[in-house]
Amino acid sequence: MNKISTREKIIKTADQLFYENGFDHTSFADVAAKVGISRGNFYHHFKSKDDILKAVIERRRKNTLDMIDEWEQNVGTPKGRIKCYINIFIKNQSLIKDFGCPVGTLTNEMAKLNHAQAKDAVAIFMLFKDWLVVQFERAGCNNNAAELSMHVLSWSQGAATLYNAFQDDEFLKNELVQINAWLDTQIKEG
Amino acid sequence: MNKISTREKIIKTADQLFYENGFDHTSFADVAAKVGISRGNFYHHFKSKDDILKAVIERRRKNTLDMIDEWEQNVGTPKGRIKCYINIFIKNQSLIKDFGCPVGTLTNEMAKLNHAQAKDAVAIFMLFKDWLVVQFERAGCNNNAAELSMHVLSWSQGAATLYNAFQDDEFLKNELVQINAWLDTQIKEG
DNA sequence: GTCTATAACTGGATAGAC
DNA sequence: GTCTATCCAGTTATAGAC
Repeated sequence: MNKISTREKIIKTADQLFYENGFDHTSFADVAAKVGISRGNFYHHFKSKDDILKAVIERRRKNTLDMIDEWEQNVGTPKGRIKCYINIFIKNQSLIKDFGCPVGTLTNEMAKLNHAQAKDAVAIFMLFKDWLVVQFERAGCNNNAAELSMHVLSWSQGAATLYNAFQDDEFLKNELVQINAWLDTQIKEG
Repeated sequence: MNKISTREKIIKTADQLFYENGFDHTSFADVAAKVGISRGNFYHHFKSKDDILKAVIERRRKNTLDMIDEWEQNVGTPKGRIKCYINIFIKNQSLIKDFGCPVGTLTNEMAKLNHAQAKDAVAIFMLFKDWLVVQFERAGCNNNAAELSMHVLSWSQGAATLYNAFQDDEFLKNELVQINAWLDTQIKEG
């Protein structure tokens, strides 16, 4: 019986609430109510709110690494793997429509709060970036792999922000078509 | 003597603090302290925090319209005016580095807070979008003016988000060069 | 010993009366 | 402009249940 521990439940719930309502705006009471435990009980599992944030970021980091790993194992070409990244925005479409990109919105909130863990949040972005660079290099784009990677990140981030603002399904669909088309001009084979 | 009224001072200060620290995280006391008035005095000018937000969004709306108006009057070609929009990101570079784009970050915060004024915040985005469509149409891009406009917004938004996260001056500089170069391929004259 | 619930403390928030 | 009421956040202390 692989029962999910209370600690894991707290992290998972906090992850969701931080994403949907913002870190600052999410209270212990909110998380506790959703998990179904008392507020005071929290401190048996976490020393402070920042401690939960740390665990949430670590969880997201791990999930990102697992996802990247899965692409590496199951998708044969660098271009195909980059398209997997782009497809996240389709897979998570309804969440992005309501709350934006979890990575970009957290890094910005950390920046505005001048939070000590801002850099840890940015590290998730960095995971994607470094991985994308490797893909572009494998695809033969050795001169400008970094620029191309940042462009993919930048474009998809902007699409997420505008989709969240305008709520226009056609727009997102079209943007992703455009990104894929652009990718085809950058990488011929695959 | 065109003395700035207390009300105007409150709005201006709230505008800045909402941008730099986030709307939710900014308290009455923060604004009051920065303006130099007592908290009680606040209620003479604003009934509630949402009331200030309303005034702040209206201020931003007006500032945006004024800026667009100025471009219309002083810049001769549609392409030149679109480049004025792109140049905002250079002009406000250091602020964007620290806090992101004021429009995109506010709309996202409103979305996460499920705030009643979310649509008013999005309206600022809409001002830029509608105006960009007119510019692209004037430049002869009648078939895809809407798509091109959204692409400019999307790309610049993404660049702002990543610049805020990575703090990489070279990246922002390069992205803006790329956007301008792309614009030159879309609009020949001007 | 591990987990949980209850209660209480402290500070800061909105709100409003005077 | 001061002063107070009320509420809710994060946190801590304590004591009980498994």
